[in-house]
Amino acid sequence: MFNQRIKIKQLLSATPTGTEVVVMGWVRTFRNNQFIALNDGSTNANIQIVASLGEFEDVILKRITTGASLKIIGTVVESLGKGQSVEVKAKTIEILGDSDAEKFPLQPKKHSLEFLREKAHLRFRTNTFGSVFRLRHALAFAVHQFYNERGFVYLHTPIITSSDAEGAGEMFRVTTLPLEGAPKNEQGEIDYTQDFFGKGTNLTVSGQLEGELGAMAFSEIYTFGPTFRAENSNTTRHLAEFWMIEPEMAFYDIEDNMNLAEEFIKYLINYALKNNADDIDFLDARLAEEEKLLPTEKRSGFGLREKLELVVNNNFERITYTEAIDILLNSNHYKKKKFQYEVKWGIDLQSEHERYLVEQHFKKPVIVTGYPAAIKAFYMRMNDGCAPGKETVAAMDILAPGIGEIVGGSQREERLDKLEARMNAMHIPLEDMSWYLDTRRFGTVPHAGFGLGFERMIQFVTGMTNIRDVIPFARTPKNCEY
RNA sequence: UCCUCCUUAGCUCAGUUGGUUAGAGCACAUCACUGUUAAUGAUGGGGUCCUCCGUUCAAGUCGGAGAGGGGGAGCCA
Repeated sequence: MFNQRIKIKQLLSATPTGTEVVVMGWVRTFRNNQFIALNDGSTNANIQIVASLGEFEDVILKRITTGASLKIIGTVVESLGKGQSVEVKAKTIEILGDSDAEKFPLQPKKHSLEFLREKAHLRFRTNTFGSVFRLRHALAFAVHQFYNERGFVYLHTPIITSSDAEGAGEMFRVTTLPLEGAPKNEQGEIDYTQDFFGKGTNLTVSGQLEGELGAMAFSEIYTFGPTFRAENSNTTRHLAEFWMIEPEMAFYDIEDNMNLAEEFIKYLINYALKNNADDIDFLDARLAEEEKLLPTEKRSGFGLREKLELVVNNNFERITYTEAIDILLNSNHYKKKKFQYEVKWGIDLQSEHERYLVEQHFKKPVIVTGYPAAIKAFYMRMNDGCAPGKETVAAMDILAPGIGEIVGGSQREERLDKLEARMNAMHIPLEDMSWYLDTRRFGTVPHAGFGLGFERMIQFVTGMTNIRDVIPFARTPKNCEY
């Protein structure tokens, strides 16, 4: 058997001195021709391997270079040095894979995130990305645990869809038809009846509509999968391929929905704080270093851990859209004409408005409800008793400091007549959506749901400012490497 | 897509009013040293100054176009 090794995380936490161990990993640094800092990705901490002088051949020592992979057999001993409590005194050193020191791009020094983004296949071997992607894993696991504990069914909604009414953005076309000389129908349009599915298909922009079908049988479901948007968005918080969690619950109104979303976000953060304390502390320290380089007015004034604990230990602020507009209109910021965009009832809140509410006014996550119907999707439930011209829907957005919108959700319109009226008004063909409308025809119930952008959640927990740094291989406009 | 900034050694960057052979730190190689903590010391190699066009006696430096990247905006999660 080849693999009888001990992982470095376990070795450092619970192995008595005197134990003989097998350790494998990649060389981070090799100091003084004697001390190897070895890392296996289980933790950012390295194990120091001691290759005592004179015990190993020069030809072996020469091959211990940054990035090389090693198999070490040795004994755990108390360290004579100061940087670590234990180290491994090597008996044998086997080079598993060489790494040409002249060509290996990662050096034992600080690299820019932009440079590492271009080396996405190797950046996992850095401390920063080690912490980020261990946290990504932990959060994904916590998502399933949270919903499983509450009896939700994990529903796999399709990635290829023929529905183009999801209404969430530009879609990627899926086809087997040739780009050149695609078959045309009598009207001269591309003849999708000859395509693989016999109709035009796209990559999904949301699993919500299918999720609702599941909720109408299992009561509570969630989806967690990749989602695709062909928007030409070049920002630090948009990806063309991203992961989204979309719970959908029967017998929930908008308030139940908000409660679940808040509980969910806090659960994820708590899970990370508890299970990945080392990674959060590492990123916290890293962020503190970055902050020092910023001018005073641009500093957040919060440490990462401090920010996360603040979120977990306080209730999210809950306000209506109308109250949000009033707060903005009464702000000094508005009176000094510092908003670039107009503020009045009916506008969609701009980034600057959301930032003001979250970062200046409340200084914590904010849930905004009751948006104007005119700026929201067809499936959101019309609020009763609105003044004419001021119709609102039971929508809710959760805004997070530094990220902006992290959750978007609503109570869904369960009343068939109202839903059809809304779809007609928005020119959505009812016949294409009869499968969706069936849920309202046969045993409709009040229900609600939301979508949480997984990468934005990871951004919030890791403090990484660019979304491209929290997904292993980012897909963005003009960029699809690997 | 719009606004804005950037592109010089493997990395991070400096480069004067346009001037002759383009620099530093780190990395890398060789040697020395040996309980180091991104080891240290000495020596050395390493450049399509993003690309193209233009202005000029002369362009890393000035102008135009293009490509790539960062930040911001819109769209949203």
